[in-house]
Order: sequence, then C-alpha cells, then structure tokens
Amino acid sequence: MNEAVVLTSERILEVTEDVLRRYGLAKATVVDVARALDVSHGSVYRHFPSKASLREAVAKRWLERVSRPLAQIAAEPGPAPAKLERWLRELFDAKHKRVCEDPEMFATYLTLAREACAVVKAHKQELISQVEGMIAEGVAQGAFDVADPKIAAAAIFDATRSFHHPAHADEWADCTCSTRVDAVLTLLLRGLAAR
Amino acid sequence: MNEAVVLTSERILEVTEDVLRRYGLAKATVVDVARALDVSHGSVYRHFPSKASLREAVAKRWLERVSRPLAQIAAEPGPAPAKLERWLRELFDAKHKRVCEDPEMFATYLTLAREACAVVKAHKQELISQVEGMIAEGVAQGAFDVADPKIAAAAIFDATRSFHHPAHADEWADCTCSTRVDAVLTLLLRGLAAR
DNA sequence: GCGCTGACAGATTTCAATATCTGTCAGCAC
DNA sequence: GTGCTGACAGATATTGAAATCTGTCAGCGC
Repeated sequence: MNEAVVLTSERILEVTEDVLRRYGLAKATVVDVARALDVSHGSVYRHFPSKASLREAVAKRWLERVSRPLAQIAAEPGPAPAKLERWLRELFDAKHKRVCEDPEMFATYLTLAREACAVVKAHKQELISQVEGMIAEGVAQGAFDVADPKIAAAAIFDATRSFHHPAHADEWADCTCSTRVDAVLTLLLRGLAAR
Repeated sequence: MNEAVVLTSERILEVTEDVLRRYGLAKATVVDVARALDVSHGSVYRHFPSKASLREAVAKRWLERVSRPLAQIAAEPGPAPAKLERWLRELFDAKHKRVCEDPEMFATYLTLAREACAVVKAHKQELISQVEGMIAEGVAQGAFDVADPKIAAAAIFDATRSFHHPAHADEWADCTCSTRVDAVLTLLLRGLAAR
C-alpha cells in the first residue's frame, strides 16, 4: 500500500500541469500524461471522462490558487475600505505576477479557462461575493453609502476589469500601470464612501 | 472627366468594406477588391502600398465613425457631469449597437483593429483627451474635485472598459448589462464629484 | 471482483504537393 | 508624361493522404 504510486485524480492533475508546461497546450496529449504517469492512457480515462474535463480540472485548480488567498483577506476583521483596497491590490498583484513570471504558462491557462467557461463563471461569482461581503461590512461600519451591496460589488468588479481580466494582460507590463491602478482605486473608494 | 469612375483612395475603401462584408475577412483578397472596382490589382497598389495599409485605413474609418459623434457631444456647452455621463452612454451604445446589429462585421473590424495597433492607440488617446476636456470643464464649474484631469480621464476610461472594450463584447447582450452600466456610472460620477 | 492494459474505430492533426495571392515593374494606351 | 495593365517571383493558403490522437471496451492479472 504505497501511497505514492496510487493513481489519484490529484496526481493526474499535477502531472498534467507538468506535461502542459513541458509540451505546451497544443501538443500535450492524454497519451503524454499517461506516459509521464507510467500508466496506459485508458487509466487516465477512469478518473476523467474526457480530455476536456481533465483540462477543466486543471483550470479550476489554477483559479482556486487565486481565490483562496483572497478569501482569507476578505475574512479578516478591520475597516472595510482599507480591506477592500488591499483585496483588490492583492488580486491585481496575483494576476500581474502570474503573467510576468511565466507568460507562456499564463497563455496556456488562459486558453484552458476560455474552454472551461462554467468554471470561470463560478470563479467570478466567488470573487464578486467576496467583494459583496466586504461592501456590506463597510455599510454596517458606516464607511460606505451603497443602496445594494450585490450591485455595488458587481460594479467594483466591472470597473477594475482592466487590471484583472486577462484580455488586458498585455498592458500590465506598462510602466504607467501602477499609477492607473491608484487612480481607479481612488475614484472607486471615493464613489463608495459615505459623506 | 466623370468623377464617378475616377479611382480614389476613398472609393477603394468603400468597395473594400463591401468586399469584406461579402467574402469575410479571411477570404477577401486585394484581387477581389480590384475586381469589384473593375481595375487590375496593380492599380490598388498605386493608392495603398500594401494590403496591410489598406486594412489599416479601413480600421481607421471605422474608429472615426465612433469618435466623430462623441467629439460633438464633448464640444457642447452645459454642466460637465451630465455631459460626461451622456458621452459615456453614447460610447457604450455605439459599440453595443455595432456588435448586436452585425456581429460578423464586428468580428471583422475587431481583427482589423488588432492588426492596426498604432491606429487603435491613437483612437484611444483621442477618446481619453475628449474625456479629459470634460473633466477639466467640470473642475472649472466646481462640480468635480480632481487633482489631475489627465489621470482622472485615463481612470474613467480604464474603469469603463467592460462596456467599451471589444474583448467584453460577448457580455453586452446580457440582460443585466444596463443595470451594470448604471451602477458603474453612479460610482464613478460620485467618485469625481466635489463634496 | 477490481483496476489496468492495449487493440481498435472514428475524429483530429500533420505534412507536403499544389494552387492562389501579394507586391513589383516593364511596357502599353491615352 | 501619367496612369493602368498583366506577367512574374516569392510568399501564403488550400487540400487530401497519412499519421496521430481520443475515447471505448473485451479481456488479463491480482
């Protein structure tokens, strides 16, 4: 009963990421993954019903690595405005770092995400509800003046797309980027603030 | 001297748009354009040094059809906040209409624009400076409280990307879209407002 | 029984031959 | 002289045959 050699979904996902990194998205096949795991490709299909579902699971893992640390920030106590700002900056940082440190792998994950549209939708909803929580908190603290925290959260998400949506990743290397982040955050926090 | 049959750059551009509409971006060739104009393809190359420059000119025309009516709004007299809101809504409407009424042609123009990156950059700068003008006006009127109109204009542009950047066009048909536009505009105008 | 293998059919991708297009230019027509 | 044509070379796209991959499943080994 050696744990290390048991074939689990988790192990398949890890090796799949390696294979994607090594071969690139276009060339990585299920056969390659099976070879890297030293099993037949039929075995992989015992854990994932299709190549698409395997890719979807890889995308999900990737998105969870973004949303988990953010959930932690959202759960912390303290004044909502500062927390919201920190949360947003952390989100932007996480994305910007990923694209800067390994642009190829970012492109790979991006394509995976495009294919796994349902997973991305759930991820977006998760992030928006974290924001909603912080805005509701701010309202309770008397710091924010907002009619509907749900709608305001969606608005914050929409208004910061330039800095977290991968379609704009090519601008994230721009040297004016941090100034632009500051300007948008200032505008939005002023817009939320009670007066 | 029949004006109608003289081969001008303008006439080539018009016919090129027709050809793009008829054949689609991938299949439209310079030979097709020349055939539609009833001249040899060599003649087209007297007016445009390359296929790329012809496509660029088509993209430029398209973008100008967006920015011209907006410039008119920006030039009107009146209170800046209402004008800025009207300007932004007009921008969103113009884009949304284009994608709804003819999605195929929108996709064509989008690809042209991607190839003509310099033209798009200039278009963005043009739009941002129109916004800058309105913000400066608002500051002069005492309606806006903003340190640097240039930076604020860029921030307004960034914060409204969801509704004017073609990467998000697939969301513009969403029924919640108009609510989301309202929410973001409310937030941004509150953020700009003097208090 | 349970999990894995590997042969298989149909779908997809690759590759090289073939066809078409881009961009040039000598020469023709006005 | 001016502006257009159409043949041409090199670049790019298309096509169809061959190779590879995906997803299934009967059967093997534990």
